[in-house]
Amino acid sequence: MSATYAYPRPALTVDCVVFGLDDEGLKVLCIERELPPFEGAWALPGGFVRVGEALEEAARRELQEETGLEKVYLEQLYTFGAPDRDPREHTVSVAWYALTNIRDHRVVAATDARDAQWFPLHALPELAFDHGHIVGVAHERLQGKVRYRPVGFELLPRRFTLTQLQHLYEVILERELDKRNFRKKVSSLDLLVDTGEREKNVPRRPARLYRFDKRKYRALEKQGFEFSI
Amino acid sequence: MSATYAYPRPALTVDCVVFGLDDEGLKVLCIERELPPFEGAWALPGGFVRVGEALEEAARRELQEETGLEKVYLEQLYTFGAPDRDPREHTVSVAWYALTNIRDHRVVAATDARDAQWFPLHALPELAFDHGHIVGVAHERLQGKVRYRPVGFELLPRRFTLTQLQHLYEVILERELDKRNFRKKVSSLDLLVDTGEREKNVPRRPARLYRFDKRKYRALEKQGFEFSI
DNA sequence: GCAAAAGTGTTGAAGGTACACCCATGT
DNA sequence: ACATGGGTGTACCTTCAACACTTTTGC
Repeated sequence: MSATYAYPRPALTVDCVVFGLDDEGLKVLCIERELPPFEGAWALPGGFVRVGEALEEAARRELQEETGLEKVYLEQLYTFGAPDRDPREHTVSVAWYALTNIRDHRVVAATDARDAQWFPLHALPELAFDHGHIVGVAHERLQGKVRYRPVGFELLPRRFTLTQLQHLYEVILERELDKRNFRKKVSSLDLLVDTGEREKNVPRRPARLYRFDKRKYRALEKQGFEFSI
Repeated sequence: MSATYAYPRPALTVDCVVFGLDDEGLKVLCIERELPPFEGAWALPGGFVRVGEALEEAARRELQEETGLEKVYLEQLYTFGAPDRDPREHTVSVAWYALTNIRDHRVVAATDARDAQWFPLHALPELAFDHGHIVGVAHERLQGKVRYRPVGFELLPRRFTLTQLQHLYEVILERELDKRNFRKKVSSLDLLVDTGEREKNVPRRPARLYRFDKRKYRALEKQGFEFSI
């Protein structure tokens, strides 16, 4: 299993910043490390890239192995390579960020992880390596992305209310939005489908449930349409 | 110099897409490879990351070694890791893109490169590895970036005319812009300084020369100002 | 004086922002 | 009947898009 190379090379890992959303706000999925270094510390799910394995494949594998998550929206974030970011040896990490719906995907700790838990973005524990920094970069990227790409829907259940959608934007962008203007803007995009259904068992007027029309968006996108909120 | 590891690991390289601009349009700097694989083929400047070396450092070193370029604007693009992108073995490449002014920086081939030349973006030779694909991704990124970050100035000489600036945007965005609207927009940003100088030896009315006020931009940026064209 | 690009304003359309009240439902 | 969030329209302002002619210089 060991390998010898003519020149030494840095180790290569992937790490994932998984964002989730609930009524408390944006959350990040962390694992408790079972092995050194940083044994017992919280960290981002991730691990070594295998030879012959594509980077995205490695990221999905590690996510699955360590947290049980599958089929999430995943996008490459940035590659971090400061020589001292891993105390063992020079390790370069290709970081990814994922968006998922907390309620749909149950999280389970496994392989190399004692535990896996959601933490509020703004109340994260101290993280191993430079993972705290990576989370910051991921949040900035999400703030930028969400304005001109319809990625926010990945954080919501398939059917959602306009108020949920607005809260999503407010939480990510960290500012309040005007309800009427928000709805006007969203409805002008004409990318939401009214499912005809409504919320159930709420102590108020039940809101309409919509779904995002991904198919239609894909078609418009090819014609040069630009989503923007 | 050789090294043995408990588990095999992919090789790690950096590659740079260097954009330049002249009257013919956008150009990309390529080198002719002196060593296999793809000996004699054109490729992006780049090479192996050394242990203990930061990624940006590696990119700048390779640029300097293979093309003589220094002190260019450099930004990480994306990391490419398809297992078959290098015929020798699984090699992951952290790609960067650079912007520079063709006339200021003379290009010289060296280390592992027989030659270094600027090619028009839309008349590139067949490139080694997946470098053709990387150039495409870099161009898309540049098109996006140039709209909301003042990176275009990196492609111009320190003093430039408004017409040069407009052509820059037209060439990158691949569409024509209206002269009056463009000038109104630029002047409303209030980030260009009239140097008081003018073009010399042109067979027409000489245009004013401006420079970009980077200092002012940095200050505005900190206050949440968003550049946009 | 001619060729060539520099430089300059106005108008209409669209989109963004600010703002307040009635409605439907569960308890 | 009351509490709670759901749902809706208008007026103003800013920004964007379309569009043509005069000026300055070198030859």
